[in-house]
Amino acid sequence: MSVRVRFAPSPTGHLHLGGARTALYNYLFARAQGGTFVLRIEDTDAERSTEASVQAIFGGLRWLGLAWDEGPTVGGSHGPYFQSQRRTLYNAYAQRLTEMNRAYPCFCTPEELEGRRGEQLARGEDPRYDRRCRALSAAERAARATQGPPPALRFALPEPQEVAWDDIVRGRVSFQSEVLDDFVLVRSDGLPTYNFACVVDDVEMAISHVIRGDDHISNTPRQLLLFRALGAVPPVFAHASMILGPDGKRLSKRHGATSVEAFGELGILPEGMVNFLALLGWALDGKTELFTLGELEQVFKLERVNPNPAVFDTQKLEWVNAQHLKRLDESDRVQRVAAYLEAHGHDLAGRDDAWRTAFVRALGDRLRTLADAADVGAFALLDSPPMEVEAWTELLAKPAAGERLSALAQRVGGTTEWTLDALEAATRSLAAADGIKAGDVIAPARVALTGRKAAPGIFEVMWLLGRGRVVARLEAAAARWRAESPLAARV
RNA sequence: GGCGCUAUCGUCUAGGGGUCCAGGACGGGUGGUUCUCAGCCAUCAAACCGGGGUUCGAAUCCCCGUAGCGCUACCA
Repeated sequence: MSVRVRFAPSPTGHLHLGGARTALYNYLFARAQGGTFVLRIEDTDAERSTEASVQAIFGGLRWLGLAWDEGPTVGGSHGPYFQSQRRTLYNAYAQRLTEMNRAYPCFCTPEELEGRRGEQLARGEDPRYDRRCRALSAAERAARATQGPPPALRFALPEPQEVAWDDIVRGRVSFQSEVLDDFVLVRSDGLPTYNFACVVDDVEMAISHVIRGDDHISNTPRQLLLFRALGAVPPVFAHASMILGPDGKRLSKRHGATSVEAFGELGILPEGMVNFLALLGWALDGKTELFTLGELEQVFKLERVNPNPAVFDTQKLEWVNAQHLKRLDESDRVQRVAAYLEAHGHDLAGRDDAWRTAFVRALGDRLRTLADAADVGAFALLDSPPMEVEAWTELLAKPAAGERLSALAQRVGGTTEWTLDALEAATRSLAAADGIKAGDVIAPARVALTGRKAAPGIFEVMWLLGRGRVVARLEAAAARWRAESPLAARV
């Protein structure tokens, strides 16, 4: 039997982390098994489904690199892949179930149902549909069908039985069918409900394995009963756990960025996101942490998916991301940093490849995310980077700092060549001439040139800024020091 | 409330009866290294939810409890 899996999101928002991980696990399982990864859009809830969400889901999956083999935009032999376009199919199945007496029309209105539910609750009973429409005779059904609003179609629950399955991640899971009720298959507006459409499509699309979040585990007995009623072999199920926020609650907007595209905006690489998501609930051996998508495709095993809910940890995400950033080829890294900066308000049009490469090299391993480039590289990106108060205060307290900055401006401004070596030689020779450590001239220079106490290597900083800006910033700082420092010689 | 799922360091996890006084990673502490930072190296602290069983022996199996989460819709 060929492996066919599906990722079946409902387009009611962005591709969130939980969905992304579910998609990833489906994709990896399909690739590892040489199977087919199907994308199906579950847009039966016309109220909440939007075209923008559909696009956001496509975008998120593409960004992660999870190409689907069948589905919207790529087609396939089991389409259409939007549930909203499969109405006739659902109708046919509904018809079949009705003829088999496994489904019946229900004329109860939502208000009536609500009222009865309230009464049951008040009596301390579990709210379950009382099946009053199931007892209607054919004549009564025909009569009521001509008057009033159209009925919904309910599933006629079979006699009490155990409904169980062997879940790949959880082992055997079992329910008693009595806890269920005659749930709705087709709403009065003619649209199928989730459980019905899902089963029909999984049958029609020949899905072999259903990999999804464990919020669906209590839907599984309903779906299993439907597969049985249809005489279809159910797929194998694998329920991965939820992703929780730091507070242990199910991840939601309250926890900040939760859509994959938002993480892209934050400067997370798709490679980092994929790696991190894979690790959230799955481990190869408990030791190996870094994987590319391609590597995951080789080693992923559903059996190794962990059933406990995982708490999303931004720190670890950033660490994983940093590792992938480091592993990028230099040209690739330069390209991505530049693209990120250009997309986020920094104009690099005037900088050539040599400068861009030097810039990224200077930033070195200081980046955990692409966004860090804007911060760490602010000294070069901004015309006048902000001066940190603490850094300046310390500089003011440094004896002779003003003089040294001026002297450095002169030396550096006068180098014949603008190279890292020349810059270093000029700086060190000044320190030697003054009989002080190189660090004592570098520290003030760093503050003058970057506005901070911590920055990339000082010679790289100088080179990137260029002679004009270096001299100007050094002299500006020197002048300000003379004006503000109590240590400055007053004339 | 009912039903279900889950339960190892703060976090992600390894571990499927002895080799575990529980291993790895993130984060944190300390020391080293370079002009600072980052990085790198070394090093430290940090966990088997509680209680009963089963067994010669349990983190590993069973039961109960507790906690967290999920579902309980003509949402998905």
